[in-house]
Amino acid sequence: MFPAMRVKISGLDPHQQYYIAMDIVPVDNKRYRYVYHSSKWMVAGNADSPVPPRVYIHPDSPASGETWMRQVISFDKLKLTNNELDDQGHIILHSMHKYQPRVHVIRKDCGDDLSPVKPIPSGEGVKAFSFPETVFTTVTAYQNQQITRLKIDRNPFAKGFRDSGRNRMGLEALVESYAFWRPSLRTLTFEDIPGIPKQGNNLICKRNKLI
Amino acid sequence: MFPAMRVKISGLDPHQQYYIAMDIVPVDNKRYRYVYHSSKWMVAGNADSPVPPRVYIHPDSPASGETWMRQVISFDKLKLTNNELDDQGHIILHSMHKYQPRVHVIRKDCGDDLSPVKPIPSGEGVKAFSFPETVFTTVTAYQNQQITRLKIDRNPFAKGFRDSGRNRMGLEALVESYAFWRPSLRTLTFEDIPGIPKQGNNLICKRNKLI
DNA sequence: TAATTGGCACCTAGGTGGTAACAT
DNA sequence: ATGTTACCACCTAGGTGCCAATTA
Repeated sequence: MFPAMRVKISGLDPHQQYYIAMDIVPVDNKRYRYVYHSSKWMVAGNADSPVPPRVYIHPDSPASGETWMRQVISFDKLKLTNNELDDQGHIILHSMHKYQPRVHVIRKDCGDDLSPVKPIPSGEGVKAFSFPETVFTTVTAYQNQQITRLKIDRNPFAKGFRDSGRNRMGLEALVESYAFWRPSLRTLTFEDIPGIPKQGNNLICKRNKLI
Repeated sequence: MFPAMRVKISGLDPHQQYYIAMDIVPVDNKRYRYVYHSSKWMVAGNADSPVPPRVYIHPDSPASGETWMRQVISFDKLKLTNNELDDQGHIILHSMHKYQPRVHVIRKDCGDDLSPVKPIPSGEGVKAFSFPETVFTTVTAYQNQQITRLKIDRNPFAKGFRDSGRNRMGLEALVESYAFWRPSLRTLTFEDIPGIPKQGNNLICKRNKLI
């Protein structure tokens, strides 16, 4: 998933151990199609049947609150797939659906049975955070030239496809309109429910069998 | 350092947390030179003045005894240098000296002030293990064509220098004579002092400013 | 003379979008 | 007609020995 989700956390007990994890849940019960002439995603029927739920446990887990709060927490190793039989531990999603990533902060004593293939426990000592501006639509091929340009211009691994110099015009405005691309980080505060919903921006993810 | 040190550990308390670390200590107070016609390392004076001691803390630290015992513990990220002013946290050694790597198993409560630039604490809850067959001589350029061949034939990153096919004769015997290259792992048992000294084999390490 | 350094070509390992072929 | 896949060239990032130049 590019760009990767990145967060900062405050309000943890420095000496308490925590797991941090991410899962990705459907935004609604719909399947979408992209209408080129209006540049919009439109409902195209009901969602496909549910897929096995998966959890990405941040590889630094478990770690102390002090450790988590000292660094920017990046989920750049999280992988997506549309293969329901995946055995690589990747998060399984349907293509052409809308999804919401969620960050989970789990006190160690509540997360010792945490597993990539089991739902995240709930209750005291477990908090979930959703940032509405990170909602995205899954695809296997980009539907929109602006998204392709953003991907190419922002991802170091796509440098080989960059337009050298010309055609740069309009990029800044484009970045502005997709909130997730802004360099700012969201900050989670463990004791509060964060994030007054802002205007949702769709972020499109794709990769091969990975969506 | 190639080949990397790899160990298995048994006898830990599965539910206890441990740090695992490595340091590298001088074998003697001598400096060496390689005598080509006799294919031997000879004493060439007294050792250079001591360098700042450094510790490599295994990146999986701290972890439970269960975790440590389940896996082969590899030190393949450990780096050496001959630069006494190094600021990358590498282990500092003199070239043309003999060294002994040591593996340290440190109960978490005894290692919370562990640092790459501080000596390893000693006492109850800390055990050190040395394997005499891993003694090596530091160089900045190989002194011996057999060593060069071993390095090239065994290291995936040196594939570009391999002799395709011919000249393979004699490699197996060469591997045999350098104990450290054998695929076997040494097993540490936490409660025992391991390793009846075997015939020492010199393993030669080099890399640029890294020795 | 012997030891060391820095730049190089050559690898491993893996993350990109493009594109043609394939599937639905 | 649309969505998906497999393979490709092109990158990033970093670990090798080689070799010519430099240093002591």
